[in-house]
Parts: sequence; C-alpha cells; structure tokens
Amino acid sequence: MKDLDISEVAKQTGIPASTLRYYDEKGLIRSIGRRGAKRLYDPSVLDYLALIQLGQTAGFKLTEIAGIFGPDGPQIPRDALRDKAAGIERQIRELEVVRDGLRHVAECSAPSHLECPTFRRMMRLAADHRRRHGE
Amino acid sequence: MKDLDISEVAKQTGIPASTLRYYDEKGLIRSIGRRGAKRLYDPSVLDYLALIQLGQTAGFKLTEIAGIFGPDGPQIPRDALRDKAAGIERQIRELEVVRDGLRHVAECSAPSHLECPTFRRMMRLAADHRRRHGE
DNA sequence: ATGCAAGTTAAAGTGAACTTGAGGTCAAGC
DNA sequence: GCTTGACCTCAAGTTCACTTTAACTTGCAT
Repeated sequence: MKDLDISEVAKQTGIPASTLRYYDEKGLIRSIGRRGAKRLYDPSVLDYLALIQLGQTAGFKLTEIAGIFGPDGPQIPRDALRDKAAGIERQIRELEVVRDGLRHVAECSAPSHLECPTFRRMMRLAADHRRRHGE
Repeated sequence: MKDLDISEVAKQTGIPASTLRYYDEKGLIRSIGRRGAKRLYDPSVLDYLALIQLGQTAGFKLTEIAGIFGPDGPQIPRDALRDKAAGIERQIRELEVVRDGLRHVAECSAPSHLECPTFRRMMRLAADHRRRHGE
C-alpha cells in the first residue's frame, strides 16, 4: 500500500492539490484508482510531474506536454523534435545573455544602465541574435 | 526626421502595433511625441524592445521589466539581481536537460519514452536538481 | 475639398494555467 | 452511529499578456 493520496503528492512535489486535480482533469496525470472518492496515485507520478515542470520551464504548453508524453508515447515527428531542441538551444543562448546582463547590472553602477556601454553592447548582441534567428 | 511611426517599429521588430500600443499604455516604452494623433518613436526604442523580449525569455513579467529598467534605472538591490542571475543559471541547466532529452527522444525509438532507461535517468536527474534548488 | 489608409481610443474578448468557493461525500476515530 | 476532516465536484473568478472591435481622427495624395 505505497500508493499516494493527493496531499502526499502535493507535499512531496510542492504542487498544490488544486493543480494536481487540474492536471488530472486535463489528462496530464492519471490516478491509479480511488479509495472512496479520493484519488490514489502511483509513486511514478512524481517523476511524471518533474517531467511536466521541466517541460514548462522549456516553454511547452500543457497540451504539448500531454501530446509528447501522452498515454502512449509521442506522436511528434523527429524533425519537429529536433527543431524544438534547436529552439531551446537558442533560448539557452539568450538566457546566458540575460544572466550576464543581470550580473553586470549588479556590479557596475553607471547612472543608468541604458547608458553603460557594456550593457548597451550586450543588448545590441541580443538584438542581432534575435534578428538572425527568427523570434 | 529619423523618428519612427508605429508601423515602422512594428515592421523592424516584428512586434504588432497593438502590442506596441499596449506596451506604451503600460509604460514600458514611451513615444517621443506625436504627429497629429500618431505616436512617434526614437530609434532607441528598438534596443529597448529587444531588452523587453530578452526579459520575457528569462521569465520576467512585464511589470518586473518595467521595474528594473523603468524611466530611471533599477531600484532593485544588488542581492536580488544576483539571486535572479542564479535562478536563470538554474533555468539554463534545466533547459540543457530538456534539450538533451528532446534530442534523445528524436533518435532513440524505445516503445515508450517513459520506458527508455536513458530517458528515465534524465528525468531523475532533473527531479533531483529541482529538489535540491527550490522550485 | 475629398477620400482613404493608417493611425487613434476605450472597452471587451481571448487563451493559458491556475485558484477559489460553495456545497457534497466518505472512511476513520471516538 | 456520529462527528470530523480530508477529499470530492462543478462553476466561477483571477492574472497575464495580448488581440479584437467599433467608432473616430488625421496627414497626404488626387
């Protein structure tokens, strides 16, 4: 009897019960049964929820996540997946710029950041990058 | 007369005019004046819009972006900025996992990805990572 | 002067991802 | 067997970031 009730899942993942019910309703997770009216989850749901959060970090919609890892495997063609991976690669590059920008802003105290040459150069780079690889 | 009207800004950035008006209304950008009723923008708005998009990629809300680079510089304490940078650093790590995961899914054709050992290992790593560094 | 494309406003609508609230159910402990 | 508290459903509400619509105004070409 190692099945988890909704509050146990909530406690272990930090995801509110209301959200878990919402995911359940949307078909992103699936309870293994009920005790009375109460949902019971297999522990594997924890891995699955980690996957969902990861997908969200990457900017996937819930419906896309459900589509990729739905009840039975992905229906997504390989090319689309490779494209997605490339998109995330670009996103990583942009985040590196933001990270460096924030670090710079935290240190350098020019009167306004928009006047700091280092900062402007970073912005220019980012704009160019965005221009080269579609938005 | 190198000022830009709204459609020029839209064309050069790819951002719809409706969104530019929305940003204007929200105080994220500011027109340098009007010709008749029509907004005119300084070319620097292009850099500024690149910055906004960059901020969005990093998951900042529009109000946060306005707060950091509002009319006059950031009011955000250095520590908060460093924390943000660290958060983005984590986000980058997670995106690397997603990128690798997608690439893997694109190649390996196990019956279901949830059964592929490589994939499960990646998920576990991600979950651990998320557990160590708050959500 | 007239017509019209391209702008304007204000308000309402959209979609995604949740959250909240009211009222109901049920297994467990006293 | 009755209360209690954790869970349930279903509908409505919230936030964010826009988009759409309807009705109005204006600079510019004819």
